[in-house]
Amino acid sequence: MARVTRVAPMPEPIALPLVGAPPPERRDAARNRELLLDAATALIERSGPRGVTMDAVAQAAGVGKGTVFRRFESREGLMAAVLNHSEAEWQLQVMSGPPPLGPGADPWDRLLAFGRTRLETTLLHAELIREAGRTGARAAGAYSFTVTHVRYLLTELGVRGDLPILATALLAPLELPILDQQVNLDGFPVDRVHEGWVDLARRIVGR
Amino acid sequence: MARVTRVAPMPEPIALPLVGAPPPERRDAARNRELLLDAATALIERSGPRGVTMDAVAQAAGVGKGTVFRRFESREGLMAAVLNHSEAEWQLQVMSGPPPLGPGADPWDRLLAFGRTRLETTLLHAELIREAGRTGARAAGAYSFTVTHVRYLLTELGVRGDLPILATALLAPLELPILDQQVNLDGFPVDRVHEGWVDLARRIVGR
DNA sequence: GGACGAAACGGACTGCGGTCCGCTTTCTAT
DNA sequence: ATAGAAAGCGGACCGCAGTCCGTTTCGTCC
Repeated sequence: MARVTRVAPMPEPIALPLVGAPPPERRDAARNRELLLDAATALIERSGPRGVTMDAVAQAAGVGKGTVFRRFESREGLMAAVLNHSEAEWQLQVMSGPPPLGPGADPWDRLLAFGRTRLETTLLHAELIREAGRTGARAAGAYSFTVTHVRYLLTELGVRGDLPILATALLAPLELPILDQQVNLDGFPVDRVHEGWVDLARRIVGR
Repeated sequence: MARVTRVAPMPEPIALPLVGAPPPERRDAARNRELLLDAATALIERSGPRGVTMDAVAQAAGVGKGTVFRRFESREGLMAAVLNHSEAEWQLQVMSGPPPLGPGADPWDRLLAFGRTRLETTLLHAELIREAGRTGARAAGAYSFTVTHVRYLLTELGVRGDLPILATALLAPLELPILDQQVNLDGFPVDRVHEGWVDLARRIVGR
């Protein structure tokens, strides 16, 4: 897989250590993280998140079990890592993809596109989010990203009030537990839930 | 404890079986459920929900472990049962306590009282709700009760739209995961969160 | 290249949630 | 009162998440 004819090898980019940054990962550690993430993703694809054990992931990655826990803290942590990876693309679409989801469109249209896709994404990754528990859905990355984005859109729309709180309120009905209840237990069609959310957005934004 | 002089024993109330109702519990089963619930409550009080094991509950109740699972399905089920018991009094206040929480006050005032007390209750039982997982917070009883009540208040307030969905949207920010994030991770003061909720209610109701 | 300290590794081990099945208690019909 | 069936009971047992610590690997400094 490596190129055979390498005439003038590119100098490796040197990672200048940022002051205050945590020390970089050792090479074996990094390699194992990759191996584990891949193994976990594959196993999850095959048997669903619930059917995957930590032992299985360790074995599939050709690594000891202790290593899995060292890298990911817990089962939830591992699931959260996989989840993050799955949602990275969506986040990219929001930040720099084509409108109306990405930048360039009217903020209201962006908000609607955001809500629609967020709802779909959450439902799509439902099992994984469930397995990732607290660590996942509202962990550092994913959650604060959505709040920040919605807060920004609300600002653009000229909404007055406590925006961090309002943004959270607008996002809350899109969280898995609520959607789960409405769609899977109450049996509401997804479209109806979505229309309800748009109505909510209208009332909050004041249109 | 029992009265010693019992002259004319009260006739036991006879439980006439309602048609279509599930068969009544056997006496030993009922006794054990009570024992287990009491034991669990006591242990939780002492060590917090996270520190309580099923074995410990079984032992404290003087009962086999299998019995615990027979009665409550799972650890989450047991926690949910304890939680329900804890919240029963609050539900009673809502349904038939003094205004403004109970009936008799203006619906808007009732809604505000509902939100405030709901927020407090959720925060108060946070650990238990967490341990009760899916089974607990949004289990049959507690959750649908709140939705029904809020939907009723919204009706009284003349709100138009898809009320079941709107009610859910109004309740979502009062769910533990969201409150947890705001209060314990973001560090927002409870009062601020509460004011945010009132603002949300205002926008939904249209005041 | 060698040597040394730090970080990472691996897998045996522990504790807990949940299941299973042979035995006991309760209920009902006679 | 008794017998038979159904429901309940208990605790040994299993699988999996998470820990611990002796061993190995990595990076660095001479």
